Amino acid sequence: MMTLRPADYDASAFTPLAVTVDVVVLTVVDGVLTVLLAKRAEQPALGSWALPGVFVRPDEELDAAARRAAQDKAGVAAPVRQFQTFGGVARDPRMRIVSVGYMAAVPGGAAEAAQADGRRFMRVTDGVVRGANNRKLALPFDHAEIIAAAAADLRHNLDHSAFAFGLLPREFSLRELQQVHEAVRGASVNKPAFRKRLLESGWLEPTGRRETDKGFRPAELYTARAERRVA
Amino acid sequence: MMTLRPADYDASAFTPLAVTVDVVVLTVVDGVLTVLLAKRAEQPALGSWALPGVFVRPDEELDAAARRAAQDKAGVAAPVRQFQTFGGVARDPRMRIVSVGYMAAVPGGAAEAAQADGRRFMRVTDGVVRGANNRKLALPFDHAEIIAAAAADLRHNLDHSAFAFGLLPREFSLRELQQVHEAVRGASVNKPAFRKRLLESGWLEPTGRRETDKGFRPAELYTARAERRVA
DNA sequence: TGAATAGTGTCTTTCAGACAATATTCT
DNA sequence: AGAATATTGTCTGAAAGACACTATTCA
Repeated sequence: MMTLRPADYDASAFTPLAVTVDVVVLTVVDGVLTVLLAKRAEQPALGSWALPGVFVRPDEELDAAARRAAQDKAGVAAPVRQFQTFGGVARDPRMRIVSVGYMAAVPGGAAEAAQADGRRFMRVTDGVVRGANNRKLALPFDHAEIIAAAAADLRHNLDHSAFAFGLLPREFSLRELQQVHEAVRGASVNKPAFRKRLLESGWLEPTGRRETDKGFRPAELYTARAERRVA
Repeated sequence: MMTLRPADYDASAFTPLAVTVDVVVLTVVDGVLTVLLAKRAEQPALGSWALPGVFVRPDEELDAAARRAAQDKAGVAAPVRQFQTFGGVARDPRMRIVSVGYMAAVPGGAAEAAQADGRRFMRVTDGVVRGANNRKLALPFDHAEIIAAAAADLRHNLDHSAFAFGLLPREFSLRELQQVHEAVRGASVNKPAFRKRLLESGWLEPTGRRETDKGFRPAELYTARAERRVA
């Protein structure tokens, strides 16, 4: 890469902007969609619950920055997916910051591990984050908007991408898959229709294994195909 | 907005990045999806066909920058829609540039007006730009990828957003609407089913007027509802 | 054997595609 | 009347929802 010499090419001045990535780490706990928030350790909004995010480094891919934010600020190593960029001029009181919005999906079981000092998964219903008292939680910056957009995007693409399978453990039953879909969609779905549709969608690979230690009939376990089966 | 004083807040250094918007201006001409390209007047890739784009100004909203690019570089005043952000470290030879991808939809009739010196609409089939000889056109930077992503996004959201109606004049017939859908999807659709689905979708508002000067039975004209009708 | 859920079958309704008939406007 | 397209109707098959039945495992 060459040195930054804008004057060589563009006479009209341009000003570089601060660029960050914010990561909406989502999971489903007890049938409810939740998002991981971290207590801010810096100004502004020090001490507030907010999305984990980092500044993008000059030689860092956006996806890599998002993974770094997820790992360092949220404690989760999961695939990330870009969904929308937020660039309002006043979204940060310090300066102009353009933030590329990413989401990450982790299994519900990982929620406990990530939930450490200053990190909590909080419920998202109708795209709104709610605290323990079930009241709408006020978030700094435009983080409420970012989370709502992420939830809407996930809902919209639930059937069209492999991403949502990140919300489940590697092997899962159709019941668990249905519960995740219901949590994301915020509505219940018909069991036989759901089973038929998903089994014929080409996303699922039977493992031949079953659940154990359930106290009732164990369900077949499936894994998600990395790429959708053609037929 | 305060002065840029990152040291006050974030001890670890961060480097601001160049941020641009690139606009994929789409229209349908003779049943074919086309994209507006402009001959570059600057280095690098001077003289190449490329997407119109501008640097984002420090106090300019992203949407406003996209409208400015559409107006100044493409000669079209149309609503814009953000679809994806491209930030590969080597996507521009000058320096690290993060580009927020926007698309704009204009009616086919506007194509002639915008097509002036150094501006042309070129066919997009299967997400690939093709020149007059119908061969794949090589584009600088990652503009081929940006256009493919825009086409895919438009196809994906054809039914779910009001944006695609920008491809039509203010009043249009169901035939014209169907032709636009077929051009974007790259496949033909069933006429009665299409009519029923769209008429019941809540997007269309009958005007009571009809086509004129057609030499055959004129079709009813409709307009797009700004917001989808609830029922 | 009972509890509890897995997995499936059936009926009904809705919707899209195929195909074609009827309606309308202009020349 | 003829040309050309708009608009609608009918048939059929695929898919989804409602509901309930059978199957399986463990305690």
